[in-house]
Amino acid sequence: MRSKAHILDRDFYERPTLEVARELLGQRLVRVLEGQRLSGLIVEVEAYIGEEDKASHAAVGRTPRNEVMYGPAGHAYVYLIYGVHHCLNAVTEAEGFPAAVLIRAIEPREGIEVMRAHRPGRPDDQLTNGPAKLCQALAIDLSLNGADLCTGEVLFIEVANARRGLGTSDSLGGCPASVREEGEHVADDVVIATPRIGVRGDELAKSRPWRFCMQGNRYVSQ
DNA sequence: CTCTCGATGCGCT
DNA sequence: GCGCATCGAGAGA
Repeated sequence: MRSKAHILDRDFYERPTLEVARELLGQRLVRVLEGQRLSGLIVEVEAYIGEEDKASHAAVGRTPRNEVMYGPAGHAYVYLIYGVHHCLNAVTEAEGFPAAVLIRAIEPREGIEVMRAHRPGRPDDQLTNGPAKLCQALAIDLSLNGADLCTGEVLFIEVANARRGLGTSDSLGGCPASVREEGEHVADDVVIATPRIGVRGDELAKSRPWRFCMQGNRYVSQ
C-alpha cells in the first residue's frame, strides 16, 4: 500500500521556486482517473517567479486568470493556451506572491495504456514530452485549475521512490547509470539548466536559466 | 530531416 | 481586436 506520507506536502511547495523546480525533477506526477493511477517521473520543468518575471502570466498583475498563482502553494494552476492546449503548473512560495513551476515533460510509469488511448497514433516517447501533451495524456484540463496537490486525491506529486520495486530497468531512460536507481536524488551532473522555451517577455526573461531538465532523457520536449 | 502555418478560446488592452 | 509558457499536419529537400 502507498501512504500519503509519500505525497509532497505544502511545505515542499512553499519555498523558493527555483529550489522547488529543481527538486521536482525525478518525482512522480500522479493523476487518478476513474480510480486508476496514471503517473510519470518529472523530467523537465520551468520556473515562473513573481510579477517582475516578464515571461510569467503574473507579469500583468493579478487577474481572474492567474488568480491561482497568487494563492497558497501546493495548488495546480492549469491554463488554456492557443485555445486548444492545457498546461499544468504547481504553485509555489508564500500566498500573495505569484510563482509556479510549469511541468513540461514526464516519463510514463503507470497507466501508459490509458495515455496511449488519450494520444492515439503517437509513439510512446511522444505521449508526454511536452506540457500540453502530458496534460492530454493524463486528462488534465481546466476543471483541475486550483486543485489542491497536497490532499492525494485526483492530482498530486509523490516522492519517486514511493513505489519501490515497480521496475527500474528503464528508469529515467537515457540517463547515465549513476542516476538510474529510482528514488535517488537526481544528481546535479545530470541536470541541465537552460533558458525557458517559447517565452515572450523581455531579454532578461528570455535569458534566465529557469528551465531544468534531465540530460539526455528521451522524454524531454524537443 | 526542417520549416511554416493553422487551429481555436479567451484573457486582457 | 490582439496575441498567447503549443502541437501536429503538410510541404519541400
